[in-house]
Amino acid sequence: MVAKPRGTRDFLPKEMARRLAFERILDDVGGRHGFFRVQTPIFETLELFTAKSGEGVVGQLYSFEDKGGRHLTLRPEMTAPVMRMVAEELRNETKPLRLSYFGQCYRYEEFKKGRYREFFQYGIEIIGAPGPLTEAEIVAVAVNMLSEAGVKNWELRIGHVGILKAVLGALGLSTKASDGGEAPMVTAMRLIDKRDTAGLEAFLTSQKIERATAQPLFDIQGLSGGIETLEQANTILLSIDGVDTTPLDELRTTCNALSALAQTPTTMSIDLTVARGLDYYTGMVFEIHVPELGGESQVLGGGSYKLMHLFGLDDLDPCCGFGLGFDRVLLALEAQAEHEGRAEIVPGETNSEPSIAMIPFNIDPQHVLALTAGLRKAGYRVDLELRGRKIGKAMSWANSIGATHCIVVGPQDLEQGQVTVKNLKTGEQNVAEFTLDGVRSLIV
RNA sequence: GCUGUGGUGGUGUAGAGGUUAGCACGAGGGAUUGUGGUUCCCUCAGCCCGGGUUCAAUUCCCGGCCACGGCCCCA
Repeated sequence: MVAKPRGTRDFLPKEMARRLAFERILDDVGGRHGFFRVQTPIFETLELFTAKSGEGVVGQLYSFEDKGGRHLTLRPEMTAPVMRMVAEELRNETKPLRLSYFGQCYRYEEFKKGRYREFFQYGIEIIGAPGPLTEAEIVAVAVNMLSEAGVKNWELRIGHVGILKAVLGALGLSTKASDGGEAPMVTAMRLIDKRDTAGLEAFLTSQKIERATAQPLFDIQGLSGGIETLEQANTILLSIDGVDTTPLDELRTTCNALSALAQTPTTMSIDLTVARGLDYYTGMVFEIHVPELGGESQVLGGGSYKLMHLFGLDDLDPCCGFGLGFDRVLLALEAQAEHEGRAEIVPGETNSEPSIAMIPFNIDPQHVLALTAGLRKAGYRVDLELRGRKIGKAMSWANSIGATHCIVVGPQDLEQGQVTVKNLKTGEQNVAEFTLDGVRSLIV
């Protein structure tokens, strides 16, 4: 038998109901924050991603050449495609744009718990309104989405890459690369992100920066805690000559706005060393983790970034957004539901509406089709018995598909112009007139 | 990229160098030709792939594939 490719998954009806319920919640929360869903192709021109993330990403892409020799790839993420779409088709829309998206992404890497070759990402972006208030809006949506989905015990880490950059700049590190290598500031940021203190010290020495001069940098790096951390950082910054405190002020504004826009997160920590890997982040950056997930605990991450310049739209930068790991949030919800003995994993995943099993018994099924169609048009879920089972098996079938009611129409019913309606929950059974209204009177 | 564990019907499992490979759930049918969620009977369906050791391998060994973990990485 041919099996599904490595790193992919099938979603059976029960799991799909859960996923759809989750997607509905995300869309609902996003909608209430003014976001509109968009959709982009599952494959894109390879260059879109190499332009964003460098040639190095190719190794992790499902890239291919089409029959016309075009270099394409399955999308590994959706921010770049959305930016492309804005540049291509939404230039003249009223700004800012509030866009949301959901779909499959593909990365060629070993798959693990919460990490698949085909995975699902939900995300939002605000384009054309840089600043702390936009950043607060973005984080607020993220917080509200997780809250409404019922996720518990998550941790928000929020920072601002501008703060470290200001410190590094004051220390004299350049953002410009010399002799074709990496810019000194980028190198320093990378070492800080990796928490490689020894490497950072060695690097600073190589840049002829004395340990004492660099002390404030290490002080900043060592900070952690809640909102009060911002004031500690402020004190440190003021001890440095010529440092720009604007980023810190912005982050303070963002945090204050956030506290009004969303319920206080379970755990919120200020972490000024969150650099989120790539250098296109320019302002606030944040990550949300759920510790229950173990090694792959991050469920959401984002921040302010500059990418529109890749499409010649510098004036729209920076934008702000986040990507949510759809599969990981579900894993977290499943783990937490099991821990709490909760049956419903995603709110609203189980349908409590009436569901009718229509059983034509020993008659030509043609007789019940109009009634079936009428009930469906009236909004009921109606499952028609298609195998001509005998009555006992038919009841058993109705029961096992989870019907709340069954309608039996046999020869006697036909003669009397009636239908037999049985409530499968209570066992109560009545006859009704063989009409839409007759049936509806018996189905609550 | 490194590394650990495992692979028996559709699912979950038992088992042994030579077995009619057992059990449970499931699905289909019957007991019951107008009543389900209980019971009884029957049927369906399995040792991941390749190589090696052996008289004999589903069982032991090696490789592959697949699955589940832990690091590294992660737009």
